[in-house]
Amino acid sequence: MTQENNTLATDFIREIIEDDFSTNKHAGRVATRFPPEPNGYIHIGHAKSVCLNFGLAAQYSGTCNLRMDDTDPAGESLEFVESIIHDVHWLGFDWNDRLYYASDYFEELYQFAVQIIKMGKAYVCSLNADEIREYRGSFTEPGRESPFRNRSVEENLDLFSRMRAGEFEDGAHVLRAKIDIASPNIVMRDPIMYRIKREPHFRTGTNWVIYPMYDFAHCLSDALENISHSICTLEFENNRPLYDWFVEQVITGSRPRQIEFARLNVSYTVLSKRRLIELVERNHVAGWDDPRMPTVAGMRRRGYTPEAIRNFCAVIGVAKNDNLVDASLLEHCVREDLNERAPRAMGILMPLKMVIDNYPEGKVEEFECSNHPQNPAMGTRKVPFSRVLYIERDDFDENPPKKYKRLGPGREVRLRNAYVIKYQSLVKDERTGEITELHCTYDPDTHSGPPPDGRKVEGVIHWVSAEHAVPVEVRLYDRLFRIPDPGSISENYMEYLNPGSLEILPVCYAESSLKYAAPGSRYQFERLGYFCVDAKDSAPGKPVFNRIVALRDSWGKVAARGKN
RNA sequence: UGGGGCGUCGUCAAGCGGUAAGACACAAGAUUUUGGUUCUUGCAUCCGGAGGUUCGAAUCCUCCCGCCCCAGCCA
Repeated sequence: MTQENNTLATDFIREIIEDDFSTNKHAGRVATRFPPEPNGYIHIGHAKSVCLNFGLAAQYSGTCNLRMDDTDPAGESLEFVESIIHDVHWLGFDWNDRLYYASDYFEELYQFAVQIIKMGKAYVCSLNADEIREYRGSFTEPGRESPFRNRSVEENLDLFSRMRAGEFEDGAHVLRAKIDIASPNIVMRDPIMYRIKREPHFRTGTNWVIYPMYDFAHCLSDALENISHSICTLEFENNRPLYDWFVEQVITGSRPRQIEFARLNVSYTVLSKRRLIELVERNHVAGWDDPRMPTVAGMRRRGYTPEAIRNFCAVIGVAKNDNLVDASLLEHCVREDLNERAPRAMGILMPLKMVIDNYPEGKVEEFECSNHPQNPAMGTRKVPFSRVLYIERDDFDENPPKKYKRLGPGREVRLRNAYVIKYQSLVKDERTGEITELHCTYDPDTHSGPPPDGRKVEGVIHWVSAEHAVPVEVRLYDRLFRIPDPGSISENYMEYLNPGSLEILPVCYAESSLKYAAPGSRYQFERLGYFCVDAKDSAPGKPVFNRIVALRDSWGKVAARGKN
């Protein structure tokens, strides 16, 4: 533990922990846990929690467990467990041998329940679901006591063991805590501890037909694991008295403390598990790892790095304010990381053929190009140059707007890493009017410096040698939704999906060095953005590139302004 | 409506009675063989509102307003 860590609380949770150190509350121990339910893939919101919990443990020389909160077999599966394990590891965190499952505590939890029944503080209630809801009252009226509330301990014990034994139909009985049916906090109105549910569990199979509820299982799982600080999101604030109630019944000595923070929201996407499931199941995306998804798997496939995601989680902070973090902040973190680590390369997204009329036919030069202009240690690569090239369609304009620095009639422009060229003529498709070919001449004295005669050449455009280029597919991604806060819309939020969130460009050209680029590797295509070799759909020699994020584009802003 | 929580720049977020950090975004400029990077500069006389306490309040008190969460045998 470093000194700064002891003196620099950066958020209210760290303040609490450091406070606890000063009073020696948990014997100076920090034990946290990340407790996902394995019924979906984890997303950027979970990543915030993962970074918080594991980060706290690392900072204060404590431990963080990974615990599957698998108390409701419906929807839970091994696939999700495996994805969570993979994703948390990928994010850069390790729990050593402390991978736990709430389902491993089922027997202990059952015994705790028996204990609470014996204390006269839990009872088997035989009201049906509708009746329980009615009896619970509402915000304005207190609940009414269940007619089964005063069953004897013996009867409760008998009924509860028969619930476990499978003697009753689903829903016939539940075990309830006897707390306060009139409490102003609805959570405390004799909450349900166990329900009968004949659903096979992916780990315990058919061993159990009763399953503990979250409020009962979660706090006691924390206690069994000796968690000191149980960090969860704000919506569980109402449940904290119940958390404490259960723990007090059965645990003596040091008890875990629940602390709530605000869950993350990011603009132009949704982060609730229910909605992500809908996106997947209704095929609005190609799966949990669709690069447009805010899931860890999606971001990984898109090309985001764990470092970028971790940095984002650090930068957004931890507080209790409802929030909607700008998607541009995430993008900034991704660019910031990739700018340093991604080797540069050239690729053409919208090809336009260009012939250098005065360049000898059949001649090929190989230019030594820097892989990173600010970091020579990243080395160089050879890029072939020849008479016929492809350039970006956007880099030529027959009627250039003001401030346009690219190619146009009568103009000169620098070919990145190569010569200065001058426009000569163009060829159009007579039927469509589309420009099909450009003719230019090059200045042989300009490869490694400005024109010797002192002419100023302002623009620089990228290119690729037609003969040597690798044809590639490129996938462009945009925000999933058209509106900043789709999460706030309760109904028909799918109407706000961005129809242009995926654009596939089947015919693009990458420089030859990229032909066998490793799946998952990331490059900056100069002047365009960062791209990642798709790990699923690429084949050797035939890479598919995902655009991770575009470069900042100050010209795009100027150009857009010009149109208005 | 009963209970719980939250309101500081467009967005996150510091601030803990001594006179509004930082980041993103945005804007302007410099450097540049990426309109990228980097650098410089600007960007809340004001902290949901109104009163009060104090020499002094975003920070303490009172009232008011707004937003979020809770009435699953989900988590």
